[in-house]
Amino acid sequence: MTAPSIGNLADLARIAGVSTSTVSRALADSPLISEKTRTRIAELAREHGFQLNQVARNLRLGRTQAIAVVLPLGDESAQHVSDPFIMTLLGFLADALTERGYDLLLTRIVPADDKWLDRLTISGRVDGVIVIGQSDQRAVLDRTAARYLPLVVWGEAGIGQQHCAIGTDNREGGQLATAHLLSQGRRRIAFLGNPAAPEIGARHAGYLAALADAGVTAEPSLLLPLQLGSEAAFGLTRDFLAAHPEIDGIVAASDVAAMGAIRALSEAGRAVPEAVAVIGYDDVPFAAHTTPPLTTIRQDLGKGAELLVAALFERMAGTATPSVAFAPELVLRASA
Amino acid sequence: MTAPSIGNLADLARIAGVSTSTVSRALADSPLISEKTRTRIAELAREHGFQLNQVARNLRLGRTQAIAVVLPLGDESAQHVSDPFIMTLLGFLADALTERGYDLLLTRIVPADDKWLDRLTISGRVDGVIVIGQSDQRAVLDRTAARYLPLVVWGEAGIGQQHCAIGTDNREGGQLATAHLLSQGRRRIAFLGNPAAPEIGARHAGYLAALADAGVTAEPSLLLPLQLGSEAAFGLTRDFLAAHPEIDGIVAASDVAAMGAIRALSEAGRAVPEAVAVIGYDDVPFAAHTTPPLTTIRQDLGKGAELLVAALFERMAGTATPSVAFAPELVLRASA
DNA sequence: GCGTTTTCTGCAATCGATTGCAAAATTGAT
DNA sequence: ATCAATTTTGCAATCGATTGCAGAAAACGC
Repeated sequence: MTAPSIGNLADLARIAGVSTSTVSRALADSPLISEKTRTRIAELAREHGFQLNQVARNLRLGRTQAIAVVLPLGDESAQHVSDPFIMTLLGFLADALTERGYDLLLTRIVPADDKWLDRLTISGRVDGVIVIGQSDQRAVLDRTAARYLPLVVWGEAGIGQQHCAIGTDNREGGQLATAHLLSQGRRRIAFLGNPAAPEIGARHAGYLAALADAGVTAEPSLLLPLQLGSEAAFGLTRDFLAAHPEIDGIVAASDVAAMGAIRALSEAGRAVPEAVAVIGYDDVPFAAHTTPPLTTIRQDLGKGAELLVAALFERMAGTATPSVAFAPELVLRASA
Repeated sequence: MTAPSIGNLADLARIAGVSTSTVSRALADSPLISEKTRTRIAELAREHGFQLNQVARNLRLGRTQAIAVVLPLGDESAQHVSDPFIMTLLGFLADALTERGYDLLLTRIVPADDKWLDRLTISGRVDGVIVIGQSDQRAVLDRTAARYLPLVVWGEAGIGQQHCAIGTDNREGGQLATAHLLSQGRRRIAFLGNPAAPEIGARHAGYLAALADAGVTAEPSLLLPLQLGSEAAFGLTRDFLAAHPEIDGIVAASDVAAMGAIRALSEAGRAVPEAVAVIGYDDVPFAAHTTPPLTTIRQDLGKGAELLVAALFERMAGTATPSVAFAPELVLRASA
């Protein structure tokens, strides 16, 4: 049985018969404290189940030891709650931050005005901010970045952009995906996704580039503008197939979208990949378990999280870091 | 252009030419402050983009205004990072807490010793704790609950259990799922999941009960003990099919598992649902988008999150709340 | 105009830690 | 035993807010 737990450092000091300074130093392993008292105090602390009050400690030290991770639920879909891609990244971020002794404050925001980010940065609740996805908030991000250094964003590194964005090279990813379908002899390739979103726009650009490289004329009518995070891929693809039965490949902007497309194809009696090849994007955990398993473009989120956190800590230390776009990777499975 | 921002309440007081007490009260809308100075100070605060330091405020008020949400990565799978089920619940929790003005501290823990929960509760960093999933940590949860009131757990409400658990009635869910297959005339029904985990054990009990009700003899060999959160459902099912080609139904312990099973069936040339019906569990977001779409047992996580948070706040206010098991729901789609 | 209420504002203690500086205790040399 | 050098400990200020209590200012009555 452990003794009743103790409220604060002063209580412990009283029990130990020393001053609070001594206790504080002992617990911090300060060399100013003799080996003997240090172990004695450590012993007492353990015995009474004492832990420092982190709030007080952080106030004194002028830090919070916490990082905000923000999911802005912009324009499109106040409901991509469950996008497995985002959630996987979140898991990796939690690990990376925990490893460095930081707490992760999860914040979901529906940007009503353009002050949501300011409120967070000056609240003093966190030492830094990671925003997942630029959504339609690039202006806000740029403005805040000019004034608040410890801010990094998962997303597309656009030209002239003021904030530090880290992500995969979406253009290259789109190109990889499309080139793979082309290499299989596919020629009527649709793009499933809305290029208005920054990341998707870049993937679409890659798609166009690959077609051009192969000497295939891009057909604007083969674009299916699916809202990001929407679950409408199935319906969209089904209707599209009626109008364009000639397609033999689909480049989807996400694995979730690819899944919807596969179901639509399957119900229309078009075999995947024999009749129509489908390639996804992200390589989310379930991508390996669809029927057929998804060929897709992998974004290494473990690496992404590591880069985000590393950049953030550099920024917390005072150095502005550049944006990073690292290479995505083609994962071959059965759908294309 | 806004004026340069101001560090603390004292600065603002100096600018306003009043004491910090007055500023503090004005910002808190205290009736002790005259209308005139109150608006004047509010104006100044806005103008200078001033916000109270939450850390200091919380220290003074003896609270943190933050709730820890813990994902214990127990025995099985240090890798259910991405389980869409957990992540969906997390999203709802974030909303429910934000709504009440609380921050959500996300913590992933691999329970190495039996102190992980104590460390959290006495660190003073949070006002309450929500643990997602009991994993193999029921003893720790019970012990902590005896001493620390503001703790609620998503999971199975077992008998004699000391902590407050909230979740769906897993036994009923297992029974619903199995009864549905039986009602279609299926008789050789396998169970895919590991009954050793509390929730799955209850679902398995429901499965057995439904079989008994229908007068069907339960066949122990039809149990596929899949680790929770594992991605081995595909391989397990494939191997199982070779040994038991006679089965005509599978009750899966999760949608992720069901998806793996469907792929295995599909590759073995057994049509779903014609030859073998498959029913999932959870109704995760992608369940509607598999091929074929999953018939499954829905756990209403929006409601679950609401119940968790409501119970937690009651407990923070001092009243012990009972465990809750609410009813799951059969969702009919195409796989069974 | 003067005393009494009522309204408004400020002083100073407090939350629970950390840390510079000075004082006390210990050690060592002679 | 004495004094200097060194080690160990404690005092008190500080981080940025909140709040009980007392004092100043304004309003009121006669």
